[in-house]
Amino acid sequence: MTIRVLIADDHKLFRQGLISLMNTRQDLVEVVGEAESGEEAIKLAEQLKPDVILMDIYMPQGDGLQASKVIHGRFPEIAIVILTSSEKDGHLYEAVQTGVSGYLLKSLDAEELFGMLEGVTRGEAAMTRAMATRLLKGVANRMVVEEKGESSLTERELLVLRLVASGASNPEIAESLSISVNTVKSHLKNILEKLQLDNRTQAATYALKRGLVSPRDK
Amino acid sequence: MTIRVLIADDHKLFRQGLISLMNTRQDLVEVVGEAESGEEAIKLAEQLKPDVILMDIYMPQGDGLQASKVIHGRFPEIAIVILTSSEKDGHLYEAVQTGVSGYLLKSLDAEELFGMLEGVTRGEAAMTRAMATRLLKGVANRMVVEEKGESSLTERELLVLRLVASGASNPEIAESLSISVNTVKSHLKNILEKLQLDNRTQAATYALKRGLVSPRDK
DNA sequence: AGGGATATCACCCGTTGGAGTGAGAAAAAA
DNA sequence: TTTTTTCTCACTCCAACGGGTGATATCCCT
Repeated sequence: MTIRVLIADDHKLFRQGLISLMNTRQDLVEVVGEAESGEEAIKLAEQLKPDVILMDIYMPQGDGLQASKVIHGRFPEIAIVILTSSEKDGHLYEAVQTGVSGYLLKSLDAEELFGMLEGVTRGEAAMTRAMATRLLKGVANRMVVEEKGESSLTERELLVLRLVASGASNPEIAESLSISVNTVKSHLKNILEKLQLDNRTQAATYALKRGLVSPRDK
Repeated sequence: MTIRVLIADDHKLFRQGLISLMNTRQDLVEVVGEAESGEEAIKLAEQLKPDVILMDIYMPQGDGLQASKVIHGRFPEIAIVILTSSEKDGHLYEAVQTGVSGYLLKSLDAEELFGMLEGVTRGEAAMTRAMATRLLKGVANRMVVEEKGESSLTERELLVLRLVASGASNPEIAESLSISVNTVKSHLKNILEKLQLDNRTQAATYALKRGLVSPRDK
């Protein structure tokens, strides 16, 4: 019985490369479809019912995480493995929460990929050690966060976060709060650490999505 | 007849300074109240019905622009003058759209401020030449934008904007779109110019507020 | 009295961001 | 067929950002 795989990635070349790679192990896997966007991935997942979906994050028309959430909600039996390119992207936590079965880097070796695919169909999680380590740290952090109730951000940090979300730079925030830029950076550093984010832009969208800030409509 | 002024600024010292300044011209102006937040400003505007509100932008609990919108909606007879500190902040366009009567810098001279206040009560706009110039350029730009239908952003720019809103860095965007970092910067520069924004964080919140991106809930 | 969390700030350092300028190629519109 | 728009990229330059480390003072809690 071969593993039926759906590939979702907007890079045609990457898809083709993967397919030819898969074809070298036709005893093990079979590529049953390709999607160029998140939306297409959802559609094909429904039509093809693959065993595994290899999903990129950045895609036009519905990114991979959103698509993963939808697919996992409707077809929990389909294993979704995120295949991303950047080593340090802050989507790991978001991804595991959407119910994906794995989170791998494109720098992965072909043999490792096959091994992961086998494991995934047996219900194991697909993840490199480095990712797992990051995840554990993150989870530990989150637990601290949650048991503290709400966001665990201090008042001061919330103030800084709101200003970040308003598009203010660190010097502007410093002036607004009458503190030094160093202190602003210190607060922001703690915010990013607590929320497991990579940069101020993610912090801003985080704040908006959670209504920590007044989304001045329009 | 003196001009009744409400001061809304979270910096107590600044408020007090302004008040003592105002008291030197009791023949002209009278400070009838102080607010430390946007919410308080709305409340006091209703209670006191001042002639003019001097409003800061960055404030905890409801920023000045939001408060301005509410107040202008309910009491259009009250003139609102934004008093901000940073020379180059991208809220100018947002501010004028909320119906404020003026947009001044805190670096303003006291005599100029009094002059502006007199003008405002006569229905004139309060604005420095520099601000007016920036505004005109912006309006000209906006008109180009609007007659082009929708956002005037090109496809490529929209793609970049979505990635920016997802919290991706320029190198990450470059890799995702298979173009150079220089090109990403070029696109982003054009985006910021077209939308009259200052930085990528503002671009991200812009995208979120307008639903250009899938706000992955949560 | 001691421990932990908070808020403040300094210094270093490498990377990123954004402004400015210029320019070429291809596609679309005039 | 010109002209304009779009997309691409290079190069410089400086400010801003973010990581890391460490320090001090305050306050709260036990």
